[in-house]
Amino acid sequence: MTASPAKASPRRPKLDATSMDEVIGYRLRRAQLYVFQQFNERFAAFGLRPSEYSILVLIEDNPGRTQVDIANILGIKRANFVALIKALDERGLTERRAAPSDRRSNALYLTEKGAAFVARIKQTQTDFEQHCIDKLGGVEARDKLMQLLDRLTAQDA
Amino acid sequence: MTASPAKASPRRPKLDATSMDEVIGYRLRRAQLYVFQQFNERFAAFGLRPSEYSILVLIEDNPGRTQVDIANILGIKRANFVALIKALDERGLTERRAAPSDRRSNALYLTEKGAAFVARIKQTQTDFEQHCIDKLGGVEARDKLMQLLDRLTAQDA
DNA sequence: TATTGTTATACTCTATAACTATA
DNA sequence: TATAGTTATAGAGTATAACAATA
Repeated sequence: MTASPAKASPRRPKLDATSMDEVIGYRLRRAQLYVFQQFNERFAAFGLRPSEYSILVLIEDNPGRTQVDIANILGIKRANFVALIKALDERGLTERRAAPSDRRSNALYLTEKGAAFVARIKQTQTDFEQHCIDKLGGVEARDKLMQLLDRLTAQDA
Repeated sequence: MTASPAKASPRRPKLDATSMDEVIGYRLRRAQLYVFQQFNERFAAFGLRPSEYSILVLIEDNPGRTQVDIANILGIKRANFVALIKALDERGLTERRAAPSDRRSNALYLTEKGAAFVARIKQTQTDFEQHCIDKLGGVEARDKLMQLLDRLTAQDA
């Protein structure tokens, strides 16, 4: 409830933003910021940012993979990944074990505590995802959105 | 052409990223980053970032509006807007005139040089937008994407 | 030679507090 | 008192270079 029909002379008439509203990239950015903001609100109680959520989930599904493996698939530089995984380690959620096959790399695992934590945050994420699906108009609309995003990010011919 | 059928034992099997690929927010972020990256490549010759493009276009369509007006609609804090508009001023593209009605604020305008510049960058943007539309599969697909993004960012009930 | 993890560093973007001049 | 523009500052996120250990 923000817009009332006749505000007492706001003396600030609405801007014409149609030129930007028609720009796909701009609209994508606004939508992404809005969704991340809602994610952050729901995950504030866990003290978890989107990047940390994705790291934990990927380690759960791919235990024993190296830091570069996880960093690369998320588009994070390995140099910047160090502080992220270190923080998760210090919270007792993840473990870096020396990999026997290649002693340069660290094999990443969830701790017992980490696995229990991931179970909780995945439930919160499932709830949030359902909220987004409802706003979109159902799973078919969600699938359509995913398809369009796929086409947009397909490598150019 | 990246994936060949049988690479010589890459010894780095693909990660399972399905858990993240099903997350709307994650996919939105990847798509937005990809589109912005392409925007940056096309606008590198102009020395123009996305925020600067949007500021110039909004001033063109809304001459005489204040810094807070333009900053607010773009979701930029007025404190951070200062350096942005100052840089555009110093490039001779925009002007900040003291507003006679309210001497606290600056009325923003394009210079003659700025107007000519905007005409050029809008053409580049139109070309890029058409490229995106083609990848999506046509204007109907584009409209569908916009509709879905609208629903996603609609205020919650 | 090339790669992994790491540190250091820099640059952008974003957020807050506080100041001034106006209203 | 509240707002517009401004400065300073701090925090994220991201990018590159370089090093030691290992391949």
